[in-house]
Amino acid sequence: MQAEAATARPLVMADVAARAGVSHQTVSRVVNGHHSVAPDTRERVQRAIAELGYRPNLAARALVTGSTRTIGLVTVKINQYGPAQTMLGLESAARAAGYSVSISILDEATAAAMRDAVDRFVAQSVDAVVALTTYDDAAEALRSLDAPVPVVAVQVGGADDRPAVGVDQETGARLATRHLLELGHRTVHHVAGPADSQEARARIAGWRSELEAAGAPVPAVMRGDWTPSSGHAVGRELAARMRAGEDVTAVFLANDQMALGLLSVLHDEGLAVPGDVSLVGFDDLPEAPYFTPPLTSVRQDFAELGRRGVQLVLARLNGEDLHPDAVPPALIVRASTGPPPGVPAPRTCA
Amino acid sequence: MQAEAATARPLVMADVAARAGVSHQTVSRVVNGHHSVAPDTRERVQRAIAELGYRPNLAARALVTGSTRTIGLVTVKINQYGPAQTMLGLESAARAAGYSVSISILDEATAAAMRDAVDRFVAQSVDAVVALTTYDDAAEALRSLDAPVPVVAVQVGGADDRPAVGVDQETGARLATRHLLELGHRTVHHVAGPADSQEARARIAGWRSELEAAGAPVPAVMRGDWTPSSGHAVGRELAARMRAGEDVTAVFLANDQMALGLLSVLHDEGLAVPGDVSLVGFDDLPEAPYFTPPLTSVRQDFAELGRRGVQLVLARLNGEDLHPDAVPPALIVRASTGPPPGVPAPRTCA
DNA sequence: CAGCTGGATGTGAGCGTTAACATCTCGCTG
DNA sequence: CAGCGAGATGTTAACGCTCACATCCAGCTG
Repeated sequence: MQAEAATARPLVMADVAARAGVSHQTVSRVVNGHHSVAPDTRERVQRAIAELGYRPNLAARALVTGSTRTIGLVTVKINQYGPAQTMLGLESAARAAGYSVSISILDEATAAAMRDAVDRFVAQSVDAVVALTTYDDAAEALRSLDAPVPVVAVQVGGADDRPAVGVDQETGARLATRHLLELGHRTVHHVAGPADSQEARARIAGWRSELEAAGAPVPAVMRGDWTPSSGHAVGRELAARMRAGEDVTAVFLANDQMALGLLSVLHDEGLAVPGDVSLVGFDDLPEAPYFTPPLTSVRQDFAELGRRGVQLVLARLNGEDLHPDAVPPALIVRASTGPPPGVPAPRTCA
Repeated sequence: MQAEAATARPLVMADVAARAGVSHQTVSRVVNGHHSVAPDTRERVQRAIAELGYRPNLAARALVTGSTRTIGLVTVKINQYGPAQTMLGLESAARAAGYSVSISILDEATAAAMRDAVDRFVAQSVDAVVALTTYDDAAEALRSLDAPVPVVAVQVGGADDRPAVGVDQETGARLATRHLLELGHRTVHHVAGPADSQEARARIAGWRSELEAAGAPVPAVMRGDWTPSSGHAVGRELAARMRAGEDVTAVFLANDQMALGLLSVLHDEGLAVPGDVSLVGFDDLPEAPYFTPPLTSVRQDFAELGRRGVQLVLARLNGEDLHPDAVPPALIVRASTGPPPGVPAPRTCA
């Protein structure tokens, strides 16, 4: 027999206690897995709980303990593959650790919005806040925040005081750049993300240092904003420059979506990939293998990022001072990269 | 002067009351916007709140009111564009209405997992649960659920007893099919989603009825699983059939990702789109305009879905019996569709 | 066998808020 | 000017739980 179907009054600990013939405190002890409860008493209580279908009221518990076993997740633009994936990893790790996740999706990555979101989470008595954002002002807000709970940043590559986990963007960018140089390209052009994105900057840094290490010229950075459409715009310009005779044979783009946009222009302009120009993206979207041609890209393990975020939170909650390593990225080589055109072979599709 | 920097003890209502020279109850009245507080008292209290940086403890409020002003969102696979987007709309609408959102991401869409998630939400004292899932067993679980809070389904197209909002999948599918027929194709093939997806079935139904209405033959349905890779697999088979002389000139795919996979095979096989075969997708991903060629697709307004989900929740909470209309989809025509090959023009790219 | 120790259990208080009710003070009306 | 109603405020009691402490009952030791 399950729960008293239509009893309006919700079950409370005292109901369980009455049924098991013990005090409410003993029920509490059983619920919270305390020691010093006689085995048979414990079993009796557990049976009562099961029969009644009792679940403790978390609000009451939160009131007295001050902890809700909830993690607040604040993020911008969850519609992107990366953040969504990270969130997935985070939620599942949190759940495994007995925490639930409350979300706040910022419309804009301003310090004020960030502060406000954290404030609301604090009022909600969350145990910790994880910030999933990579823009400067949000990061700035995070730094200046004086919250009464641990606040950890995920995916912010920077060396902050604030504890953070992230993918090693710089290494990823070097991997991409080196791959192209090793194929014989004289240099590698770069389409970066927005200037106020820490990740974008880290990728630029990696790209630049790899070029410099190889003694290759460092072309001017082109700017996109992560969207396919910005990749398309940059592509127009690039195609024009190539037509004008400029020696562009390899491009590293700061994400796959911009690469898609670029791919689209190049196709329209009759330029072959990788015949005329090689492309490397970043993120390795699930779609990347099905681009035309399949895109060489730097894979980031977003879910792992989420998991580590939770790890870090738990460590902070235990007062440990964990400083997690960056998650290593991996280069996935596909058909969008090849050697530079030896002779300008007209492999285009008229 | 903001908050007493390093005072360990958190602020409570009584602190504000003391500072404003009133009772805690008056503070409560001000906080909750009650009438019958003298204007100057109200102002004094508000100033005290601002000066102290006080925020009411939501757990305590939840304990006494039984409401947390929180909506529980349960979903599977948030990593897809659609659900992520819907979640975005939902969160922002919820926040606008003064609700926060707690999430639970199911690993698998089973009835048990669903039931468990809802249970946890109930223990958390959420005010309502929104289920963002389209699979049969989850829907089944939803139907059999006897939760003490409103549970609404989003995106489940079915005509359930359980209140739901959704996009009109069937109309979307008819739009796509009609477009292809109007271009002159004799019939339209369909690559569907998984059999246990309600959306997949609705799209099949729309496709079929449009074909029947037009007196066109109804080919056997091909199955994918929403992934680009399944689209790729189906594509292989399709290409072989076309090579064998079968008359396939138009394909409607149940989502854009599968269309991408199909596009990729067709390109490899040297079949032109739309020269040899026209393609229509579903969802209109932000990437769709940059596919090669740009994909004609049925746009769903996912964010609107989220907003309506919240609307529905609020209505239920007020005891209203709102039965929202389905969100209308729209066909976005791009370059992947055209008339069937009049003469088999070898427009392929060798 | 008194006296102790420690495991098992119960009792009472209090977490910070809201709701219900009590009170107090005006400004009217008759 | 007594009396009354309504608005403004205060007082008290929950809400359901955990924590600190009190109690009880063995089973020991000396």
